[in-house]
Amino acid sequence: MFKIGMLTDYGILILTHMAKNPQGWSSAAELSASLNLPKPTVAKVLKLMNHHGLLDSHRGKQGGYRLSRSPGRISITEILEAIEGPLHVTDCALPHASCQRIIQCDLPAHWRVVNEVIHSAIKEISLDFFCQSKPCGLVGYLARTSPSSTPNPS
Amino acid sequence: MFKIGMLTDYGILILTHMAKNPQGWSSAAELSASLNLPKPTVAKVLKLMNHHGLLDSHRGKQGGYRLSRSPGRISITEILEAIEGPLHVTDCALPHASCQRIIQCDLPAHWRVVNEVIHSAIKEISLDFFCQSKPCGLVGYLARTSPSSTPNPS
DNA sequence: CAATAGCGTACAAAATAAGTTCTATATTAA
DNA sequence: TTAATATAGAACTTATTTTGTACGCTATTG
Repeated sequence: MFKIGMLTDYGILILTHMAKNPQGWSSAAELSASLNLPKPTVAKVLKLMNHHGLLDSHRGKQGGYRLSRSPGRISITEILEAIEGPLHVTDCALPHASCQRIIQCDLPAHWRVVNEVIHSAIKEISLDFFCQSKPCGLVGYLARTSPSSTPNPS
Repeated sequence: MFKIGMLTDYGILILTHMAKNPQGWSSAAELSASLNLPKPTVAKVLKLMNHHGLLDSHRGKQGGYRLSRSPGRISITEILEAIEGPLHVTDCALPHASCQRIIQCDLPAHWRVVNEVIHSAIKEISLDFFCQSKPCGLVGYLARTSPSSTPNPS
């Protein structure tokens, strides 16, 4: 349940690798070799992330991709949505939902709320959280990055 | 992304319907007729939820299912996990993860944290939230049910 | 003992995801 | 200007997951 796709997993792996030299351009071939991932798939993931504004791209010789922003300014919700599409638990939660159910129900509004809860919970987590060699735990992380939001993991 | 399955959607629909008469036994056939959903599928969903302790079952004539607890004591995380399996964003997040990746990475620990964030965010939402004809919004809902947790939807 | 209703397993069809391939276009260096 | 390199975009195949159904079995009631 809520399992992310393999492409998204690759995406995080690629982005954390690129975060190590934020200035230089990394090509799909380079990243594929460094991370032992299939080249065409890496290219596909890079393409998706570039299309959603997470990367800058440069064609031709010595070309490649580069983070468009610092890791601290890239939320994992953006990465997830770039690769897997918009974040919504049901089609009911979408504004233009065309529900096929015969009987009427008030679920759409409820799912919209659930949706928002999940979204607001993870939007504070950014790429640089994944760049830490050992995660410090959520409380410490969120305390440092955003003083407003305070979820409580048990 | 994070879209729940149709079976889970059915599950909520079924549970909210059952919550309307908490004492009586509802059969799969009855629920199927009332909600205009395919009978075998309703039976499957009921079976799953019963197996995870959300329902009491009774065989034979006049048998059927009944909520095992009051709607306020059934978290949507239980419903989700009953139907879609354990809540984890990657297999990395599982304790006995056998990662096939060639290069070593520290992602598992990070995903575990993300996992926990989502889990703790939605665990406070229970079935009776879905039983309200119009949801009041999250802040009001959580304020009434649990004074400790305070996410902030924008 | 017959009718009802859940229990468990297995299976076929449909939808989705993953990975690959091919052609086009842009950039650089010789 | 030309050859090499690298992204852009689309189409396609294969694999996996999800959905929906079917069937034989067991328990309960009247």
